Amino acid sequence: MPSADAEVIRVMAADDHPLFRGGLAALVAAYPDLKLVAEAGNGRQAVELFRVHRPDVTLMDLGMPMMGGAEAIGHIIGEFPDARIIALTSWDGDGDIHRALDAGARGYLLKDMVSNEVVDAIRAVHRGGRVLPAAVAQRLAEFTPRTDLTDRELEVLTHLAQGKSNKEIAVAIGRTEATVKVHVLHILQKLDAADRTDAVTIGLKRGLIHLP
Amino acid sequence: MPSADAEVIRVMAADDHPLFRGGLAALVAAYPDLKLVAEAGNGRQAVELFRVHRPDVTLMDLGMPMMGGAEAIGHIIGEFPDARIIALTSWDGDGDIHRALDAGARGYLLKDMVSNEVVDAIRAVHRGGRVLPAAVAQRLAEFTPRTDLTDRELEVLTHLAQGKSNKEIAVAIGRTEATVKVHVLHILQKLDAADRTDAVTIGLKRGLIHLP
DNA sequence: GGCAAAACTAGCCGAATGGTGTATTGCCGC
DNA sequence: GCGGCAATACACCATTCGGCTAGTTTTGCC
Repeated sequence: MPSADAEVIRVMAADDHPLFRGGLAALVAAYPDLKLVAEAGNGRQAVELFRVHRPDVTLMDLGMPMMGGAEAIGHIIGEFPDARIIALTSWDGDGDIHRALDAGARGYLLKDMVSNEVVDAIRAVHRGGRVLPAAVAQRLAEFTPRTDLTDRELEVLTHLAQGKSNKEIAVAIGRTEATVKVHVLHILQKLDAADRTDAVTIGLKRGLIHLP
Repeated sequence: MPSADAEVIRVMAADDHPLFRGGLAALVAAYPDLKLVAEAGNGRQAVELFRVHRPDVTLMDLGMPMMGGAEAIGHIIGEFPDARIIALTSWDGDGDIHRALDAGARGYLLKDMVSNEVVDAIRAVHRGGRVLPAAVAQRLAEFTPRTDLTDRELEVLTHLAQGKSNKEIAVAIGRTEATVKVHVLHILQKLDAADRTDAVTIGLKRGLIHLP
């Protein structure tokens, strides 16, 4: 593994927006200790290209088509536990951050950050550190203690977002309407929502669910 | 106006993501007939910089802080009716496209487009043309005939998105609950929504409203 | 001025929703 | 084993919501 202690950090960028990848490419090109070795347009491609290129640091956008960024991180970490991946996204709530970090991301950057911060993060993660900028940590702190919905509740929430009634949800998940009502009630309590509509918008704001 | 028939197209980029602006800058720099003369990080700044630099073509992201892209377009067109502006955003529904085009945008590009299409669009708009790529037009066609909510209905929909009950909305807008119920009913019918929750997610998907 | 659309008000009804209580089953950690 | 939690299920209640009809006022446009 000649790149382990080399002076050049080999970087991969995964984002579904070509122009944004271009921005990253231009950024990386401006620093002699960084080198962009691969670009992926979706999660599946990111996994494949990681196998081929084994980049030192990967910048991974969440919310890509085909395979989400968090899922792709999980796949890569599963194969290469030492992979150093930085999740990079606009603020879509604490849910996405938790998913990315739980999947094994070593850092989390927001897209509205300036070039300097991104480069520093790449170098820090390459040295083995973890990166969670103050701006992210602060926003993350707004949602402590972390409220986790169970898988079932998350499933019900996605159905809620589609405007289904309790009865329709019951049919969809093969359970009684009474059971669905309990799940909905728990969702409202956990998210501190006034009603089901509020629960859906809160879930969207916090990145627990996403619009199809 | 010496730039009217000049060979170099002076471009301004407005986007709240520095990295994305970097991508546009790198793109523009790669073509000798294009020159980036200004970068704005929000709508207000875009208006101010337009006054100073009078770019030939402006690439305007929607959904920026401080002042939205559509609003900024309206301001600029109000002062400079001949301004050539291309709205540039990820797909947030037909509502955003209509708002941008109604405000005076000459084109609408999606952020997942490749460099070539962006450059072609800049040149086409500079020549006085309008740009609406097939991919956009096709998605736009899914929502024909265009369904417009009245201002009042839009206002009610934003309150719905906050999880308010009809009674609370009535207090908020200073009307009777009975009136609110009628508005809600009209919203459901126009958006073909099953219930208020469905109406909110449809409104979000179509860009009629946005999460705060 | 006149017309049409939008906005507003009102009352009614059945269905859905939010909330509470109780209870059973299975799983995990201590 | 025991407690705790998730998931399931049922019963009951008051409130809200969706849907409808019918009417008046306001607004904008020709």
